[in-house]
Amino acid sequence: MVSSTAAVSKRLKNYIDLTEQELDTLSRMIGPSRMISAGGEIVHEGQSGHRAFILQDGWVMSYKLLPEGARQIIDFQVPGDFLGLRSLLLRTSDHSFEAVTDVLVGEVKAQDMLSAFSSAPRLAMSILWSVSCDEAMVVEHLVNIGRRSAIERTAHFLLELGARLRSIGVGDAQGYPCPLSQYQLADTLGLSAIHINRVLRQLREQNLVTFQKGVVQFNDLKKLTELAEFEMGYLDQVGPVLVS
Amino acid sequence: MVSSTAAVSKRLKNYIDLTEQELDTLSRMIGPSRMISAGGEIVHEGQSGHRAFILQDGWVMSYKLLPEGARQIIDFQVPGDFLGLRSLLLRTSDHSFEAVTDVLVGEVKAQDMLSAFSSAPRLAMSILWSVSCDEAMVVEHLVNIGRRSAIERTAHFLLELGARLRSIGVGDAQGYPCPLSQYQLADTLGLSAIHINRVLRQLREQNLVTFQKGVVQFNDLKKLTELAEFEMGYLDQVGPVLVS
DNA sequence: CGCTGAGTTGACCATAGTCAAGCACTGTGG
DNA sequence: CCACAGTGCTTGACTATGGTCAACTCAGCG
Repeated sequence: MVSSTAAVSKRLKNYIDLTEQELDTLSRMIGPSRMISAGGEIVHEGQSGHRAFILQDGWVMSYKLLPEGARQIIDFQVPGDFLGLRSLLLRTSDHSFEAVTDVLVGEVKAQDMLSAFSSAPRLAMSILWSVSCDEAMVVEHLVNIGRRSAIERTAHFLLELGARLRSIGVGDAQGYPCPLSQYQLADTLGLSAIHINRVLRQLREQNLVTFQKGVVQFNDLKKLTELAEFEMGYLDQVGPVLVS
Repeated sequence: MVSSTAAVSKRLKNYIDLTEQELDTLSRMIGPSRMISAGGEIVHEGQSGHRAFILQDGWVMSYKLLPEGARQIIDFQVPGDFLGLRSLLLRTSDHSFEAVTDVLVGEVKAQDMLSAFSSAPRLAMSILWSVSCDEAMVVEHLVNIGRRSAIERTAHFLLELGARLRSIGVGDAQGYPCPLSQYQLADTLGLSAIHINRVLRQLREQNLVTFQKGVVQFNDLKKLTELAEFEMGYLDQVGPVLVS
């Protein structure tokens, strides 16, 4: 059984090592956990009200739908990530959140977060850092879709996901478990599902990565990284300047 | 001659009507203006240090370069926009800023902004709102590139730009001045410059928009909006919840 | 045992990229 | 004043990347 803060604290520790007391403040900030089953909607079109969530277990995606029915997935959230935090701090573009797998989320009320922030500023800092990484990832996603070919895009995406998961202790240089369907991959990368399938085959046949049956397996990490021009600088950045 | 706050205050007034005193605080927050000529670099790869800029006159673009030399333009800034504010608050993905036209910027030191914030919280709120809009635009940009065809993308972009400019009092339903080259348009929309040229011709021949000689002219705003599925909801949103 | 949904594959088509050439305008130096 | 180089725009011809349609497999499930 996972403690409600296990994933988050692991994630935040990538930025600064929080004290016992700060971790305690963190866990008191999180309200009761709620279970949502795969496919369930968590937030519809950004209407989250005055609360955010911490994802404790499972995968979530944020996406936008176009009038015609096309879907663009903005980002995936993995355990330890915040949901709707940006929309609480900043109010972002209205997008929806949906559970990709069965999911466990802890609710955070704006009020509770504010008081946690004033009693533990280093905690506030590390959470801001986490938001900051999300930001950077959206920009990188834009670059990925705008200026890379289908095969480079896909490679880049699988590598980025791997790096994120490793930061919360999931998977290793060999690979990681990945519950995404090819349709979701397609809507993330701005491609058709059919083409994603072809691209995955190519990657497999060139012995770079294998993504099958819910597992991503790196066959040649070095060549894959070169193909994707992957640089993970934007994932572990130096954190907010203003607050330090 | 433009006062140093003319554009910014016009922009912020779209969110709340600032008082004389708040406008005064705003103008004292802004340091000496600096002139940068077209093509000049303003911030290189996010290394802005502890300061941001307010764009008083001219156009700026933020972009990322890929190792191979490809360029993805993330966003354009027009008068009244902040430069590097997000990277000061949050530290975003490392991208560079370059002047598109000759440009006038006012420097803002982190320290000065903080004290302005504490003496005028409503000002802080409206600036956060402005950051929030930038956010929303990056997400919308992602959707645009990921899920729309070349012609829809281009139409959407020209409409968005028009809406932004109108909010600072530039242009009208007929059109607006636009100093962007077709190369810049291409790198914004994830297309080749040559294809952008073809798309612009199509839009012109179908009597939807004309973009020539630095002027965008809407020929049929209604049909263009339909083609692009343009909804400007994300541009004038309700603003930060937390602070209100 | 027949659904359903995800994944595969092939054939064909269309959108967008590449290459190449030429035009118009501007600013510079002879 | 003219020749020029440079830059941005334009067009055509050809190519290729990725989309669409259709059919089939396979696993899970009532």
